[in-house]
Amino acid sequence: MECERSVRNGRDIGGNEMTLRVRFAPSPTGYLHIGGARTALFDWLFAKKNGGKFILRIEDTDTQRSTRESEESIIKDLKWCGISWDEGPETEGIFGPYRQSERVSAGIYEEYVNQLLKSGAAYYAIYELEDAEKILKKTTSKEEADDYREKGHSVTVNFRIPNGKTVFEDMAKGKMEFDNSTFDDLVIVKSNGYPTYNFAVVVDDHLMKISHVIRGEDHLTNTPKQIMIYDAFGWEKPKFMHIPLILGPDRTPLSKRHGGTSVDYFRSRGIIDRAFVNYLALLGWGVEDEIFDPFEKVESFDLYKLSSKPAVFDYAKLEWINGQHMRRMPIEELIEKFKLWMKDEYPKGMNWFEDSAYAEKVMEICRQKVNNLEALRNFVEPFFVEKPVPTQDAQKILDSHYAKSYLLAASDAIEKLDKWSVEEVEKAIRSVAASEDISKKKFFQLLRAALLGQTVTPGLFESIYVLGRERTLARIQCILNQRRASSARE
RNA sequence: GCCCUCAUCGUCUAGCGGUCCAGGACACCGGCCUUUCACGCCGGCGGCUGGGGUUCGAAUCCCCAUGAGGGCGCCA
Repeated sequence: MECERSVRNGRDIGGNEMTLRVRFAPSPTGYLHIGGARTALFDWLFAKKNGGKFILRIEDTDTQRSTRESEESIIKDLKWCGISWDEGPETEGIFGPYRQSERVSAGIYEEYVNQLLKSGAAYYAIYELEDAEKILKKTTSKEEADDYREKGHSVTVNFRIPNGKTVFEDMAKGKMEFDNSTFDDLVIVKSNGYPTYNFAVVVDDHLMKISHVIRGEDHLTNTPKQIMIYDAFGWEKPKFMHIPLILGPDRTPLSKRHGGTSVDYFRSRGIIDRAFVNYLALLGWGVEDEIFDPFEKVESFDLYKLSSKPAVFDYAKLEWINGQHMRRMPIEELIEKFKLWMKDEYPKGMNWFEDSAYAEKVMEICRQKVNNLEALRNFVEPFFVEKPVPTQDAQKILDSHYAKSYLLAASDAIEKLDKWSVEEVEKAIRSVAASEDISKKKFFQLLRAALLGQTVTPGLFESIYVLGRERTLARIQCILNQRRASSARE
């Protein structure tokens, strides 16, 4: 592929050294959406693979909807994904500022607007007083426009769509051809003086020396408009690539109806960052081994292999991938991720990890059976609390007439054990079950309820082993005492 | 309405004219393991949107239809 070759060479047509520059340009009007995160990921991977730079630019020219909180949350989510930028807010760089609102204040767009006005590529559109939708007059005279403005008319600067066709090569779709007559003149400066999206992207991408614009397919038909602006200036154009959108299970655009759509939603539900980007990368990308860390696969990453059809977001598969990561990653790393998550979602459990050796053992046996941090927390919790609060099912078992004698027997066997290992615990517990008049299943469930307050737990013998003799005995004793207390009251 | 894009199992995909009566993964179903729930292992179900061409030969190339997605803002 032509464009790929020139990228690999890292030279422009004239043979000069050039750096590949890719940008992600979110507008801070909400949370970082899965689709945005995926685009950012691909932008990042593409830049890094080709030894280029990844730039973050905040497109906040919508003064009504842009908020600083939104920008901050987008930045936070991007960082959580593991995506960092070479230039952008916070890091800055020589092409800054990287917030369009600041570029407006700096007067960056003005001279370019004037240039188009002067060349006749753009004109002032003056609207009727009664109907601000209806153009009263077009003019290129600044004085005239100002006059009307003073009289209360709203005035915009519009770009005149030239005759002919606009053609460009999309890196994914190939040759794209648009008949210019299908477009209306477009507003490039709003009546409040702010540039519009289609205009601001062009001057910023040009000024920031962006070489590749890789973005969602929703921008495909914006591209010819932008190209016309590039041409009006006589600027060199970046390469364009449009990647398919993400849909919900019913093939409509992924929305809140389908469940969470924000990066933060998945974070808070207990999806691990690496698993999340793993899934995002996988969506539309065919690979041999599906479990990987995209950041470690930069070299083998190939944007050209990306599927060209919109992909349905599959929550179930994300969960599976997450579970795989949880089981495969070093336990210390899982613990780190888990603690980070707990800090936000369950701060009262932060003291669980004081005994780190114990915590590690607990996590090791629990991670085998769950696919997200939330479920892990439920599994792990009874190991750390002083006295687990029994679930309804567990309470029913503890209240049964047979509980006391069998608990006593179990306690007795555990007390007598001289070697503390999973095998020994298992042997002892099994022999009690065999000698007593109770089914294994019932007996094991009773122990689960007594020790962990739940009927669904990690392996029983492992659990007992990890809890340790003291804790095990104490917990059984505690249940026994409770029973005594309640029967005494009756 | 007009313009653009896309089209393989339920979902994500492999396939780029013969090696495909279409391969993998998730989900689903069944079995094994088994103390619960899972994990894990084994097996099964399941697809080339339709119609025309091109060709000795088409999932693969071309046309049309259909369907899906996007766009047509002083939103980005």
